[in-house]
Formats: sequence, structure tokens, C-alpha cells
Amino acid sequence: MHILIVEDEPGIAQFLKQGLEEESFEVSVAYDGETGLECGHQEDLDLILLDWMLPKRSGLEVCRQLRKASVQTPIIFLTAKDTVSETIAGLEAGANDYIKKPFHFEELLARIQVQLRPAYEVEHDQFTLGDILLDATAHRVFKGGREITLTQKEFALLKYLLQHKGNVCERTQIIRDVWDIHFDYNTSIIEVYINALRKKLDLQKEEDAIQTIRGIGYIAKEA
Amino acid sequence: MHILIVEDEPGIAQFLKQGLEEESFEVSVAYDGETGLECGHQEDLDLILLDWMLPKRSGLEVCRQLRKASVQTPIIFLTAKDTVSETIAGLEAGANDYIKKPFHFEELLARIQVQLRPAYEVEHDQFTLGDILLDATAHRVFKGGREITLTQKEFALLKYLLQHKGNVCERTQIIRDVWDIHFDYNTSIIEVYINALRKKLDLQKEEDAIQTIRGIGYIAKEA
DNA sequence: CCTTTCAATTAAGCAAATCTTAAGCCGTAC
DNA sequence: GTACGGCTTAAGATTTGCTTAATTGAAAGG
Repeated sequence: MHILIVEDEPGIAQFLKQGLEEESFEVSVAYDGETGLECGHQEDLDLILLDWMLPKRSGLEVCRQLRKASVQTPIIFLTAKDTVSETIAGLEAGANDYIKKPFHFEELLARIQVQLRPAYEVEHDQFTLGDILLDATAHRVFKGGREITLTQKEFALLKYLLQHKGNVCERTQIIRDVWDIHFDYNTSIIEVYINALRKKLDLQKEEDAIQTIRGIGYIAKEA
Repeated sequence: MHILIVEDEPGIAQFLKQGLEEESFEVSVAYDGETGLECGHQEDLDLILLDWMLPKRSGLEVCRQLRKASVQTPIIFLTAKDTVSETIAGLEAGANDYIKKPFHFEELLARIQVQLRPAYEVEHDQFTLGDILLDATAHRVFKGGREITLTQKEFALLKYLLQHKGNVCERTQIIRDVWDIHFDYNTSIIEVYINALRKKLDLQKEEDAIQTIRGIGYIAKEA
């Protein structure tokens, strides 16, 4: 997570930088409004901490300009300007929060966390197995960050195996729950799909995440 | 815009209600935590103002429970509990802001506006997908700066897909939310419109911004 | 009040992806 | 070594989605 501090007083800037770095944020500092405005456009920024009184351009102006340029990065004012009308001006300029000095570092941290919290996380129920990730909500599967395209049945089978991770899945169970066949079967369809999965997920025979249990079925387990 | 106030002290509740109604908000009041938690689940709520000390359930608990039930409505704590650790607890429980009593009504208003901003933008502002830009307010669509004329339904469908950018939209969801058909359907209308969009937006099959998820629906995603 | 127009929808034929079956092969267990 | 169970492959069947054309219906214009 990358935070930009726009603050002219070296003491405060340093204090903030150090504190945030200890929380393992990546921190950049701009010492005047002009620079702050420039840096604020960077794509990889996750949050901006903005002082009000700055050389060259005021924090208020920086905030307005950034929003005007449709920069969506969360902005938190951090300033000694503590009147109500100033607070309102700051918030109306497009800031997401407004903290008055003096402040407690812990509270700042909590408020930063609030801003970094994804706005609307649709609850994704997802399953993992090693570096394989199956997102049931989005209907997508990733292996080591790279998306893998699966067909319906492949997806259903993988999901079933991951749901029962660590447990042996009998072929009769699989055919019942994934294919909805409740009577006797005599087909190699499961093998075909297991095969497809192993191919698409590039699973090696030795460290196979999906192992065959001879005579019974299959098991998905961590290496 | 509909705001829920959860506050046990009638005086404050009334003061808030009146003030907010003057700003033409629709206001509901719950006088204890239990009721607050129930009302908090309502779909049409845009914001919740939450006191900490409440009969039956504390505001902190209400907040936690709502978030646990994946209610995404913005929550602002409005409380006399003013220590740093309480503030942090409130924010970590899932609140979006934390205002300490006594407060200025004007500042509260500004902070409410900040929380309502994202909802407003989703409703009115613009969505992008690669070089496609959809301006919901102006009801216009651009691709690489050139305006594309869409019909009502085409526009509604594209907006829906862009709103859910990165997530698979199931056909049943689409037919429900865009066509408002809640019963079983058996028509190829979605295909027709997807087809129209792909044509008008000149999307190539390979790097298609709108991809088909066979058996499920469609997904709009960046290349 | 009738005609024109255009968006919305339905329907049908076609194309493509997926699912299933089946047959031969391979490896392990006995 | 043999027999059984699982793996692999490919071909046929089936399902799903794409595309085009025709029909409906509602608003605009004469």
C-alpha cells in the first residue's frame, strides 16, 4: 500500500513517514502543494495525507485540482486548521476524512484503514488449494494469479473437490453431487474431467493437488 | 436519500431528525440497539447514524452485526464516547466515520455528504471500461472519444455490465435487473442486445471487453 | 386518424463449444 | 504375468449462444 504525505514541516513529515513505514506502508513525501499535486496523479497511490497550509499551493487547492482531474484516490486532510467551516471546506473539496492536529497516531491509522477498506466488497466465497483459487461468486479460477478458463462441468467438479479438501471423495458421491445421477452408472466421465482439470491446472504427477485413491475416488489436498 | 438514526435520547434524536429533514433527507429513528439492528438491514437505507450507548445492544455490537451480515450501508458513529481506543474500536467494527459529541451540525452534514458521495457517483457518474466511457447522467456513451448512439435497453444493459465490472453477471440477474422479469424466461433477448453492443462498440472477439461465460452469463472486464 | 418509424422482442437456422461415450493403452497390485 | 482400474484420446451427440430476419408495439408526424 502506497501513501503520499503532503506536508511542509519536516518534523511532522518525518514522524508520519516513520510511523507508517513501521506499519509496512510504502511512503512518499511531497514538501509543497505544487509537488503534491503532481505526485497525486500517480496511478499506484492508495491514499493521500494532505496538510492545509503549504508553500506554493494550499492543500485545499491541491485537493480540488486532483478531484477535478478525476483522481479517485482517498484523501485525508491532516491539519491544524480546526474550525468547522474549514473542515467543511476540506470535505466539500473532495476529501474523504478530515483530522485535526494534534491527533493520535493510532486514530490516524484506523482512519487510514477505513479508507483503504474496499468500498463494497461483494462477499465472494472462494476456495483455495495451494496456489489455486476458485472464486465461486465470480465463477472464475486462478492458478498463481493467472486466470484459468474452465467449462461448467470442470468448474463444478473442481469446486466439489475443493469444498471437500482433505477428504476423499468417492466416485459415487461425485457422480451424485456433480452430475446428479443417483442410479448406477458405468461411465468414465469422471476420469475425463479429472484429466481435463489436471491438464488445465498443469498439475504434475508427483505433487498432484488432486490425487487418485485407487478403487475409491479422488482427494484434493495441499502439498 | 434515506437515513436511519439509532439513538435512545429522544431530544438528540428529534434534533437530528428535524435538522436532516430540513435538508430533505428521509429520516427513520430507532430508539434501541435491537430495533436499530433490524432496521439496519433495510435495502433502501443510504446511511446509518449510530449512537454507542443504547438499550439492549450497544452501537458497537449493532455495527459489527450489520457488517457481519454484509450490510454495506455507510455507518457514522455519533457518540459521547470520545477516547482514542473507543474511536478505533468503532472504526474497526466497520464504521465509516466517527464523530464525537458535542458536534456541529454543519460538520455532521458535510461528513454525511462524504459518505453519500460514492452512492451518488454510482448512480449518476461515469463508468469506464478500457476506452469505453459511459456517462449515466448525460446518458451518453463514448468509445475512444467518439460518441456511440445506444438505445434505451442497450444503454441499460451496458451500464449494468459496467457497474459489475470484473464480476460475472448471470443471465437471470440481468433479465431481472435490466428487464425486470422475475419469472422464468425463455428468450434470446439478452443475446440480441449483447450482440448489438458488441457491434456498435466494435469489440473484437479476442480482446472482447464483454466476454461470454458459457452457461452462466457475461462479464465486462479490462483487457 | 392513419401512416411512418424505430426500438423492443420473438423466432429460427446456424455455428461453436461442451458433454458424453467408447475404445485402447498403461500402470499397479496381487 | 495377468487382471483390474484408471488415463487418455477422439469422435459423435447435445447444448448453448450467435446472428439475421420478421413481427410487434408505441410514439411522432402528416
